[in-house]
Amino acid sequence: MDEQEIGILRLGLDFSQPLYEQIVEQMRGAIARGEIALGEKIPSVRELAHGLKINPNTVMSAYKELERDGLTETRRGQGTFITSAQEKVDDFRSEWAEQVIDEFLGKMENLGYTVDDIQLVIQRKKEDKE
Amino acid sequence: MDEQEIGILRLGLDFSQPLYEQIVEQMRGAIARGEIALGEKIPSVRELAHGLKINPNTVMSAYKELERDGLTETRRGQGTFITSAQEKVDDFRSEWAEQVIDEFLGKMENLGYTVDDIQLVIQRKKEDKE
Amino acid sequence: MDEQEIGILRLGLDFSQPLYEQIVEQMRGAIARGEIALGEKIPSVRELAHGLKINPNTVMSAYKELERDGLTETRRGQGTFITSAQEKVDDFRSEWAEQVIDEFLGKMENLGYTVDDIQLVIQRKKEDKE
Amino acid sequence: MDEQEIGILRLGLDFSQPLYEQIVEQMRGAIARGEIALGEKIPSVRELAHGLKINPNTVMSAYKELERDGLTETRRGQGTFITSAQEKVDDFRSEWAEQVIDEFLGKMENLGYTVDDIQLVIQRKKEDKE
DNA sequence: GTGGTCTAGACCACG
DNA sequence: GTGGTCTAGACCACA
Repeated sequence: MDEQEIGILRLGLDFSQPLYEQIVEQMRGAIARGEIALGEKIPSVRELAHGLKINPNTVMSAYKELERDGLTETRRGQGTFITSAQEKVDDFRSEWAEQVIDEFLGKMENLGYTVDDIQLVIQRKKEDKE
Repeated sequence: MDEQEIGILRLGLDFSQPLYEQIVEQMRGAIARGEIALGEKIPSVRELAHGLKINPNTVMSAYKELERDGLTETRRGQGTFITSAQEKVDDFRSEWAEQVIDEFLGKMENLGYTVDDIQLVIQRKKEDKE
Repeated sequence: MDEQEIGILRLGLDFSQPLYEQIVEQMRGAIARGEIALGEKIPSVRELAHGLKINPNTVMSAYKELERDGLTETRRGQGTFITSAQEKVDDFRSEWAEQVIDEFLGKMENLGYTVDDIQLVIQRKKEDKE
Repeated sequence: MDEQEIGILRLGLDFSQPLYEQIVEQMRGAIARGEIALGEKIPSVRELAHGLKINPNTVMSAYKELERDGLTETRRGQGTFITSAQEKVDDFRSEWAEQVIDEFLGKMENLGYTVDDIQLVIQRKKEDKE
């Protein structure tokens, strides 16, 4: 997991998942956590590709998906920017979380865990970390 | 309805996940929840493939993964059986849950949710259901 | 505008617009007009690419967009199929038309045409054809 | 609000269309609707670029297209002027409208709408506005 | 400089 | 066989 700093981002990629998806997820995270300010420019396709040592087309795929998500806006000849609408970011964050949670609960229930079991396990996880 | 069913398995119209994985997950769930008794024989590859109207190769992949998990045993000339060691089932269940939970927590933290946030959201989900 | 027949489709491409967009539009049209039945398989990426003498990646782009639109469903290892939900097709058709109409009315009003003017011109167009 | 305005031109935050085209369309509209008098001088490239806070090259492209349309004339040492031939404006307006209408009808027919359908939808749009 | 489209050709996972 | 990801490298439109 070679980590690279590109602009304000610190990205690391592995090979167990499509590269472009990893970029998308890490960007989504950085935006949702507010590490990139609204309206801010993100690295150009070429810049990021060079920094991560991957093909520009791969970065393009990632950037297009972010735009479809409504998280970025691309301005021809200028670059790619985070949306300036806080609302879009918030909507995306909660929808995305909802989806992740439902998938998780489904898998756990499939294994026979009740919601109470789940709460307990998470609680234990939390205490382990401390 | 295009849904196919055989024994405890039910395949619907979900193509977002590989078919063989869907079979694996349903089997894993049924075993973990004790719906299939230890030592019980499961359908042959050909039987299941025919029953679900899918390619035998697909069933084959699923059965191989279950065997790798240590949940089934193949007895030459007799067929495939659920392991008769309760211990193996329990180990698998907790390891698998651990993995699911870690993946979940990772995704949620990526979106900027703390463990407390997560506990809250799950609690609310639970109350919604009731 | 070399027209090629591929499966049930008759597609023709020019170079004044991105190739993948032309494929998307022609497919959308064929689906909206009901020329391809719901649930039907469309040509494989390679088949269509070969038929149109273009690169498979270009066809892939088009097919991905159709899937994002909810008009197709892709089944790994099997192919790409028109959605079997009539509702999705209808929704897409009316949303798409709405968008086309708004864009049109905007342009015409920009040129100083009133809605009545527009109705008249279209009427005349219609009579010309007959 | 990031909106920039100069004279009759107003540039908003629309990046779905090239900037230079937006300028061209607004100019065309203003001329066709008679909001700019025939023979009138329009701002110099530099003035407009500065007023709209955009790159002079962008304005340049727009002005070139207007001249190709026959709507403006460049007089050496004096600047750019709207054509003083009413005829040219009228010709342009009807040709342009023709083109817009044909494109629109093509798209709608692609979606399976008949001319009558289209008339109806536009009628409904009109009534909605009132 | 920016994003966007396209090709040629490789390799992978799935059924 | 199917779709999907990735690379290398070309060329275009826009600012």
